[in-house]
Amino acid sequence: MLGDKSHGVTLKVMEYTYDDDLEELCPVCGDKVSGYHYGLLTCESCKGFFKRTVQNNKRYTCAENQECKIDKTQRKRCPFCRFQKCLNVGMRLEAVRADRMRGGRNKFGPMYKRDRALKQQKKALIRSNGFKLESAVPPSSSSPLHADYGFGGPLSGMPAIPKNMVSSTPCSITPTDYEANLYAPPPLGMQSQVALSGQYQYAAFPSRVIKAECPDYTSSSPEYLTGYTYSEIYPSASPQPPSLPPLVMEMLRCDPDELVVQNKILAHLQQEQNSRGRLEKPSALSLMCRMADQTLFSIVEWARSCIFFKELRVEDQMKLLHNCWSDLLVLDHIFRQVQHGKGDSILLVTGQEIELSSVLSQGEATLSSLVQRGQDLAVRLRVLQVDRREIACLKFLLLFNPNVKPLENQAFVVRVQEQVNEALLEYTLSTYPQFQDKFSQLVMRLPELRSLSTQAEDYLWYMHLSGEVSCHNLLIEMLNAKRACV
DNA sequence: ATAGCCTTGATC
DNA sequence: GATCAAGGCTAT
Repeated sequence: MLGDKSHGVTLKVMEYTYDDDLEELCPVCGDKVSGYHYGLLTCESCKGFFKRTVQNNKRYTCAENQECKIDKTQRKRCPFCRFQKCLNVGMRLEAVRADRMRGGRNKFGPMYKRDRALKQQKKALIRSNGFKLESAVPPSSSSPLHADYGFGGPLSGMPAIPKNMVSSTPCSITPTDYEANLYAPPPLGMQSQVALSGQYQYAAFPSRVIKAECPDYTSSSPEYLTGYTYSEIYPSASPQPPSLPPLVMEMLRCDPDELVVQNKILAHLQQEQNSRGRLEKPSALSLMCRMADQTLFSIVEWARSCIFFKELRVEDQMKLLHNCWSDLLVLDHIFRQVQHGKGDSILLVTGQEIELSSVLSQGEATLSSLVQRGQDLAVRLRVLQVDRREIACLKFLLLFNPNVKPLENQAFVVRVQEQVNEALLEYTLSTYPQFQDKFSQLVMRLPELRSLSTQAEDYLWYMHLSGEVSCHNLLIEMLNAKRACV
C-alpha cells in the first residue's frame, strides 16, 4: 500500500483503475484524503488541526527534537511537529480565513482545478503508454507552475551568464516531491527544507492574507507596494504585469519568505533557550545578538542560493560576504521597519515589537544613536515608497561590490552590478513613471546605509572586546574576518 | 483537543 | 442547481 503511485516502473495495475483522486494519502499523516484543504489534498483531521492551530493562534512546543514522525496513529502526540509538517508540505496559512467567512470559494480554486487536470493528464498518459512513462521526472515545461513563471529565457542578453541560472525551480526533483511542492512557497527551493516551527506569528496574518482571500476589499491599499501580493506568490493565479524586468523578478524570487525566516529564527532561539535551561535569562543585548546572528545565517543562506552568486568560487563568495554582511543585516532591519510603518516601535525579525522609547532610554548612547539612525533611514525609504523588488535589487548591489579586492572573477561581479543597476533603473522608471529620480534616490541611500553598518560593526566589535557578547557566533566570525583582511 | 459530519455560499 | 472548500458543531 505504498501510495506513491508516481515512482518507478513497478506501478501496480490497480492504482490507475481507480478513477478517483481521493485515493491519495494525506501528505501530513498518510490518512485518507478528503479533498483539497488549505492548498493541497489532505485528510479531514489534518484539515481541522491546521484550521484550529491557525485560527486560535496556537503555540506548541516539541518535547523531543522537533523531528517527530507524523503518521495516522501518532499524529496526536506532537502538535508542534504536526504543524511543522503541515507547513512543510505546503499547507497555506493564508487559506485560513481571518474573517471566518463560511462557504464560497477562494483564490486557490483555479489551482485546485489545475492540479486535478494535471493528475488527470498523468493518468491518461499512463493509460495510453503503459507504466514506463512514470519512471521519468515530470517534464517541467508541462507543469502549470513552471510554465507560468514565464521565464522563457529573456535573460539571454546577459553576458557570460550560464543559462541554468535562470531556472526558477530545481529541476531534479522526484514526482512525489514535485507533487508535494506544487503549492509550497517557491523561493526556498529544495535545498533548504527549512524547519518551520509552530511559532509563527498570527500578527503577520491580516496584512497580506486577507487581501489574498478577499481581493476586492482593498484595492487602494498602499501595502500592495511593500508587502507580498497574491500574484507575487502565485504568478499563475492572476496575470502578472508584463513589464517587470526579468532580472528583477528573478532576484525577487531568490528572496526567502519572511514568515519562513521568522519561524526558523524563533524556533532556533527557543531551542537555544530550552537547552540553556529556563532559569538562566539572557540579557536583552545578548538576545538581540543571537537574533542578529540567526538573521545573518539566513542572509548567508540567501546569498548562497542567489542567482549569479552561487556561480562564484567559494573564495570570492566569502570575500563578498565579508564585505557586505553588516550592510545586508542593516538593510534587512530597516526594510522591516519600513513595512512596519510605526515610528514609535521597532519590529524584530522574530515578529516581536519593542517600543522605541524603551530602547532609547535603556540602551547606552552608541546603541541609541545607531537605532535612531536606523529609524531615520527607514523613514526616508518609506517616503520614497521603496518596494520589495527594489530592496531585492539593493541587496544585490550591496553583495556584488566590485570594490572588493582581489577577486578571482572580478569582471563577473562588475557585470552583475551593471546589470542589476540597469534592471533597477528600468524597473523604477516603468513602475513609478511619475517619480523620475527614484533610482538615484534609492542608490543614494546606500552610502548612508554603509556608514550606518560600519558604525554598527564598530559597536559590536567594542562590545565583543569588552566581553558583553558571546564569542561563538557568525556575527563575531564575520567581524574577525573583516578586521583580519584590512 | 481531536476528528467526523454538517452548513454555507461563490463559482461553475 | 451542482460543486466543494471554507467554517461550525459536537461526541469522544
